[in-house]
Amino acid sequence: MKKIEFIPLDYDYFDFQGKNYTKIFGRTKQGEKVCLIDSCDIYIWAILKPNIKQNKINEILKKIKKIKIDSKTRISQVIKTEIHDKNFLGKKVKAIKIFISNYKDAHEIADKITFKEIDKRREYDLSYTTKYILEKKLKPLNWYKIEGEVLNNSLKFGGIDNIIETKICLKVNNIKQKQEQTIFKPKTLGFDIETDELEIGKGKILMISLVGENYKKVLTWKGEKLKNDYIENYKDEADMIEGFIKNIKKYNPDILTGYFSDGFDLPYIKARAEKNNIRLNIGIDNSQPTFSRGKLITGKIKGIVHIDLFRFIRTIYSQYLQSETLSLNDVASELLGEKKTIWTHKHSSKIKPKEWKNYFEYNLQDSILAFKLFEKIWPDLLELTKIIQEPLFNISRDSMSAQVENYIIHHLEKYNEIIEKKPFGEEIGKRRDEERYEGAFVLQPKPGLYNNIAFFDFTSMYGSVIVTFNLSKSTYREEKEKNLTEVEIGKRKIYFNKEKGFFPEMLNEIIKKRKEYKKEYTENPNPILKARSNAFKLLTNAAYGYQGFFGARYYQLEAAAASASLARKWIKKTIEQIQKKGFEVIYSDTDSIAFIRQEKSKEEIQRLLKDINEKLPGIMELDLEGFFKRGIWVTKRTGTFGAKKKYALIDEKDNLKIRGFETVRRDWCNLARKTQNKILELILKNGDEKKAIEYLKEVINKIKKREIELNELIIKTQLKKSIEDYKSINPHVTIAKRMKENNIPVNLGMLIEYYIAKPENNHKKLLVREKAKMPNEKGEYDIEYYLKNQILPSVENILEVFNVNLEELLEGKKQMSLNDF
DNA sequence: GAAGTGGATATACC
DNA sequence: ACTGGTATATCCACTTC
Repeated sequence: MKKIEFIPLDYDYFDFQGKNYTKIFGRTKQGEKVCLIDSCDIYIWAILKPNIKQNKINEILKKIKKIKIDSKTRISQVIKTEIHDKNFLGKKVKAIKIFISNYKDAHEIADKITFKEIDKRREYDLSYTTKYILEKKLKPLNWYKIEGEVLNNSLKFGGIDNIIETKICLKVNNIKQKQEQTIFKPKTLGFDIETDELEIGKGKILMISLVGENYKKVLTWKGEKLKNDYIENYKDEADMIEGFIKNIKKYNPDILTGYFSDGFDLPYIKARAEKNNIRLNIGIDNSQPTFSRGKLITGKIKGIVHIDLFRFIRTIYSQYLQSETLSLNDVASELLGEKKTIWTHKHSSKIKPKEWKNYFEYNLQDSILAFKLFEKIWPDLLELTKIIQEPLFNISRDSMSAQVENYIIHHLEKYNEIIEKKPFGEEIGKRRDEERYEGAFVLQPKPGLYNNIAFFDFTSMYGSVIVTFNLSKSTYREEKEKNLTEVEIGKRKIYFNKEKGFFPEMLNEIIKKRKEYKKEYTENPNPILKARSNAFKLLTNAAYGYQGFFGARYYQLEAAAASASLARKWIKKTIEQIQKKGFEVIYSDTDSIAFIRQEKSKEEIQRLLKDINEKLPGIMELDLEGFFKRGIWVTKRTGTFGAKKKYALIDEKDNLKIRGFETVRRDWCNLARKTQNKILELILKNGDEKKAIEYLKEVINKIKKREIELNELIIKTQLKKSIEDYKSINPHVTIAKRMKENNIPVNLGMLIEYYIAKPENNHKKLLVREKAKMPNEKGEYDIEYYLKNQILPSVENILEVFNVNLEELLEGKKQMSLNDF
């Protein structure tokens, strides 16, 4: 018997003699890699219809016990059954707990339970690992005291411990959770490859870089055997791949991380290993990485958690970022203040001997960035994993809805609730066809420049509405009854039970924890507390969307529609209250309200806030977002009324807060964005338009004199689908086509860059796309286009607030029809 | 062939 | 297909006269 302190990093399972066993990989306190082998009860639920007599139940139990699945590799059967009182979607039910011998047959066994006394069958569609974690409570990234039997080249479990390359392989006897404050730091290796081709496996891999703690290497068979402290020379590609395997085994990481490595680096290495007849046996049991089929490839390595940083950043982390793209360069600059090294890609055959060193450095830097980004993001991954309780591998790739759902699944036990099934097939189609419901309320602003503005906003508005009014699948009632909450959605009236449902109650816990950790963080700022608080915030914000998402187990469109309806009702009520106190409300969007403070003191505003809060129901809460010196709202470009979702504010410390304007839109050229930003700044700082107009005149003159650098005029637009799929051929699609013709790689999701050039033959009116050119294409920028289609639209509505006649500013251009009514 | 309109598309706000 | 709805603005595609 051996006792160890252990932290689980990754989970896997295997079959031995028809039974399932879990393999859990992790580390001990001393830093040794360990594999645990354990098993757990596997069961599914059959929910009985109400009021089934005991003798009838006994009959069914007998039949259930006889169920057998005879497949080629195993015979699966029902081991035993138990009757339990459980909850299911707001109802108390009697349910049969059916223990089965092999997890893989859960679905098939469920399909055989078709007796008319059985209402529903559940929990046959959870992953084995989820079931294991739920059952044995050996949660990822928590510390445990494990007691077990050392398997030392034993024949137990078919000798599985022989092939696993860990110091210890332990058959678990006892698990005890340990309170542990120290933050676990995994042994991490960042990696990146360089190739001539972008298509997976098409050309040879030129080099592979690896970066860990005090560890950096570039493995290569190129570059004339350049000597350097980090370059490791190999004789050819095959030799280098063997070297890659050896280096990984020797470093023995917990985590292998790259940027877009699911979609490129890992499958590429695998493909090249295959071409060279090499087994890429980097798995801890000498297995090769496996790749999931489907639209998004994911690469899994046994015993090493492969993290594709790009996936996690895109689905979860991007909301905390300002970067205009999620390229490694942009993300690293923002999070680390560090960039990729400069290297202009060219085919390896065209690289001069002395240039290789730069290429190696470039390759190394990408791995350095991956390694550092991982370290930066680790607190978030760690906390999210501990809170949601799914393996790290899944947490780093799961969508928002999956994160919410997994949180629910792992926190249902205290509600004695049977887990609802996933929708499939027809059900999903039906849900997707449902009519959309009315969403948020947005108040039409009156255009103008305003002084002394106060901004209120509701804290986690939709979340607090769900909790306050108990809106969920299990509390939804089809019919009107006594004591139900009535909500109007469109012309329909719908009802919700007042007795608390598990979903709103769970969300209430989440909101409470978010508050608690946010407070703790402000008192003691550190990355872990920030990540913890952010994780709960994430769940809070996603809960509303989850209930309206067609793929959700706990989908209830009425609950989502009611959340929006009640949010509208209460923000409108609050606006009225503020107006009744004599304030002019300028603007409101979903959960925020802007109004003119006038001569009223900040204390008076705080008192108003307190008054409002006293009358708000449940956990709903209005907060002060801030006071602003000035703000500007403009008209729509089409029409004469105020534009929603477009405004700019300046606070008392002269910080700008700009929403919706071209300044914050990446598909406008830099010149237009910078000019607009400057004009907004000058107007908001000075309270009038004089300096702004001076500035604008300068810019216009520069454009006319062709003094603007091309860089400032480049327009960037994302290619969101493949070129052939476009029905409307816009400039960026035209350019993407041209790039392809010129052998410039064009990827889905890429930002296409172009500028608008002066047409060569002036007599014909050309479409914009006909004037679009790639940045490196020769041409002169089209003065008229940049004045009329970029600068003017970005400032016109702002200056309109001051009744400025822009025609005069643009004199000489007769076609500029601004005020032609 | 110009003018007007609606659709397609991209991006932002909350 | 991988949370929801609301909104602005551009450019193209098409219709109409």
